[in-house]
This record gives sequence, C-alpha cells and structure tokens, in this order.
Amino acid sequence: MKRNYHIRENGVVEIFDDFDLQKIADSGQCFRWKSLESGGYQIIHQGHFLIVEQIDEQMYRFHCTKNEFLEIWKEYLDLEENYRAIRQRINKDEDLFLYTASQKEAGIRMLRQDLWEILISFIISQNRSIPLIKKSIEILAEKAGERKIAPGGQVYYSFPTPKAICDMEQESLDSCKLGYRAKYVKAVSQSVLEGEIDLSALNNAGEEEARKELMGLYGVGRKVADCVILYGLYQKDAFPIDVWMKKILSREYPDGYSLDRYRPYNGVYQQYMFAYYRWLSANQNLGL
DNA sequence: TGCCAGGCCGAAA
DNA sequence: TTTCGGCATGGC
Repeated sequence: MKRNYHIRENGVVEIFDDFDLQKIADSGQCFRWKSLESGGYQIIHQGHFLIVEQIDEQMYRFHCTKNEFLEIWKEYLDLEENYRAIRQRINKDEDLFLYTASQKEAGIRMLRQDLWEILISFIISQNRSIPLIKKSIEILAEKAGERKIAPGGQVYYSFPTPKAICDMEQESLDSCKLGYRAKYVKAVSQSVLEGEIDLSALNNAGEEEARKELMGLYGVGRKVADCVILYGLYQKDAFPIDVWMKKILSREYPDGYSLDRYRPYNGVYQQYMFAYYRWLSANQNLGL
C-alpha cells in the first residue's frame, strides 16, 4: 500500500493524505498546540517538543531529526491511517450534514496522545470553554511539569506526572484555576499513583471494559471516559457526547443517529461534526 | 447582570 | 433507574 507521507531533505515531509495543522489545532482534541507567528505550530507531547510548519500545499517542515519524526511524530499524527478513505465511506445522499461537515473539516486527524495527559485534560475540560481549558493546563504544566529546553532554545514544560500533581501545594494547585475540578484532578492522580487503576492495562481492554474502569474514577463520567477512549486509547469508534454534540443530535438528527452505519469510525465522524457545528455557530450561519 | 462552557456528584423520587 | 441542584471560574 502507498504511504501517506514521503520524507525529503532537511526535515521536509510531503503528506498526501488529509492534513491541516490549523484544523487539528482547533478541533478540541488537543490543548497544548500553540500557533506561532510564522504560521507554524509548537507541539509538546510526552516530553518532546516540535515545531512544524506548512511550506507548500502538501509540504511540511518538521524541526526535528528524521529519527524523531519516524519514532515519535509520525505515530502521534497517526500518519499510517488514511483519513481520506474514512471520509469516503460517508454516503452523501443518506447523511448530508455529516458529509458537509467532513468536507469542510477535511484535514483533521485523530492524534495519538498520551493517555495520562488526556485523562487529566478532559477532567479539567468539564463545563468549561476550550481557551480556559488550555490556560489551566498550561499553568498546571508550568507549576508541576518538568522544565525543559528545546534544541532551538525554547523553554517548555512536560505534562506533570501523577506524583508531581499529588505533591503540589494547595496554593499551587489553586493557581491553576481548576475550580471544583481540582479535587477530581488530585483524587485521580492519587488513584493512578497508588495503583488503584492501571492505565496501561486499558490499552488491551475493549471499549465497554475501558469505559467501566474509567468511570470508576472520581470526576470521570460517561463523556470524559469516552474522550479518553477516543483520544487516549485510539479507539476510533468511541463517540463522546458533549453539549455541542447534544445540540447536533437533536437539531440535525431528530429521528436518531445510527452508530451502526459507520463503524468503526464513529469518533472520527463525531470530530468532523463537532468542529463543523462550532464553526457554523461562530459564523452565525445557523440563526441559533 | 445573566448565561454559557467538550459535565460530574450526590440526593431525591 | 432517571432527574435535578450545586458547583468554580472567566468570557461575552
């Protein structure tokens, strides 16, 4: 099978499949992408630091070694998956809304993010807007993450470990502006640190089993669990329903939305609809 | 000022 | 089993 990418000289990678940095950054699945004045993005993932920028239609410059690209970023960006093929499974006549969403939001990919970071990030996400989620996570990383220096001299912070969060002073935790979620973050950190739950074991669990385990954690309900399964366990059929998806399902699918039609990629389609509906809303094209 | 944000917990029915 | 009030905080 033909590869989705081709590595050229000097960190340049040609990407043939769906790939849009801005759409990924704005898709609400990741909270530590930072847009740069150059038009590129700064990404922190499992202690690694990357700057990536688009230099031509399908050409991207990755500011890292070829080995780092192959061992870290290729997998993180899910470059082995063919998103164009996933979009082409949608039947335009059967589902115009999903089809339109997938056309408009083509370029989104499901990042293979760190399981622990996703768990805490989505606990923090509850009942908050995305900019505020990013702010809290940024402060949390600065307060309890490991300070590092990128090859280009940029200072950055890794996502804090369970122990680092458990060790935080109350004052320091309060400065993260987590509100009532602070007690959830602390409790889950303790559960993981003390071995009450084995997160790595979830990689071998089915969707149902993983959901049950996750929902046993203090502060993790159905929606956060589904986000963890989708973004942290890479089970692309998980279908998180938040306030936006509730609006979409009630307005666009009053007779019900079939999860059986497009298995096993419901989570990807959810991502297109989520992003598209938020775009519509922001552009006042709905008369909401 | 009031309402909302990638919801969850605990109590009441 | 479902429903509902309360919850921290900031942006609009």
